[in-house]
Amino acid sequence: MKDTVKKKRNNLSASLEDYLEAIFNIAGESEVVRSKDIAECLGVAKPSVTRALKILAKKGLVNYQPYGYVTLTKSGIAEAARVAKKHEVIKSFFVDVLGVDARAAHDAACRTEHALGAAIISRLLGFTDFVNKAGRNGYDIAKEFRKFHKSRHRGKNR
Amino acid sequence: MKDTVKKKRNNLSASLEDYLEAIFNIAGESEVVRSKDIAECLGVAKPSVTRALKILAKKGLVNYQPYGYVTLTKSGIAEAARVAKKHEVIKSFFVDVLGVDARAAHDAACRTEHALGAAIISRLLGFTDFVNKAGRNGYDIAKEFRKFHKSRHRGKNR
DNA sequence: CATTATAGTTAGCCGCACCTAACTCTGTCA
DNA sequence: TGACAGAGTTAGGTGCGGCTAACTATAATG
Repeated sequence: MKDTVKKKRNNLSASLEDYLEAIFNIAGESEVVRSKDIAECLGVAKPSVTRALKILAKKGLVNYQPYGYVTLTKSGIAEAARVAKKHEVIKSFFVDVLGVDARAAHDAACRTEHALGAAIISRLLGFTDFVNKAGRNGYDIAKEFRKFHKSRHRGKNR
Repeated sequence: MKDTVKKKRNNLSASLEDYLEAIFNIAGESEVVRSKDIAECLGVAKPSVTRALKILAKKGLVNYQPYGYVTLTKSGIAEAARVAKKHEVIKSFFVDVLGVDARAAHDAACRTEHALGAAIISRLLGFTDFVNKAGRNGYDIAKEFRKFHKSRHRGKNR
């Protein structure tokens, strides 16, 4: 059985995943990660960040000590990358396949990334790749869909 | 500007949307809707249902009086149908396009349906229709994707 | 080196959404 | 018709994840 070799699940809440992802993103841009940056990035007050950091530290995902900079642990990086990847996969699908504008796609991805498991994400990634690849083989699925969608909208309004 | 004619938003939490959807689904099967049915359907305890019903009643979405059967108001039906439709659109996409099995698709749809707005849902519905239609025009996108996905998986494991 | 602005923390409150325990109502059946 | 099972409610507790107010630590500046 698969369950006999079940991996230790971190079981993060959506909110904690958001904090982890924010730290990951900031770290990729700004050399150091400050509590304040996280708060701004997520639009929450500073005490919320402090509490989240303590919890993430207890779970071994961030290196945290009071008044210090924040860094991700090895497993924190892995976990954050996993979440960020989901975000990216979902957003790409919305943009490249559905033709949603980048801003709306980003927002929707933020809300959706915590709800989809690895299996569906893998298929979604595969599908987006497939669509992009198919475009290079003559039949451009995304382009054809855009036509389809537009004509359907016209039909609706008249 | 669009905002000048902004509609009154009900602004239901994900949880309340779940209650509403459950009532809608039960009503479509069982003549009368009992508090207990809702509790079983959602896997929550009965007091949770009582509280949710009071809130939904205050919002004018259900007709509720203590110890009575539950019915949806007109706007409750509209709102519930909207949520149920989202669920259906998402699930269909997972099943018909991505080839996910029905059970997993249902579960994922439950978690995703509160996160996607009308615009993306509309595009997703359109896309699923497009894929289904394209199958009848010679190039079966879903089928081709399944091949693509399988071969990619083979490549991964060896 | 003292001052002061700013970053970070602590303490404590609130709302949401779940729960259990215990009570009340209702409909059935002997 | 009265007792009882089961449905529904009330009361009150919990955890999460926000918040503000007030305190403390750090770092920059004269």
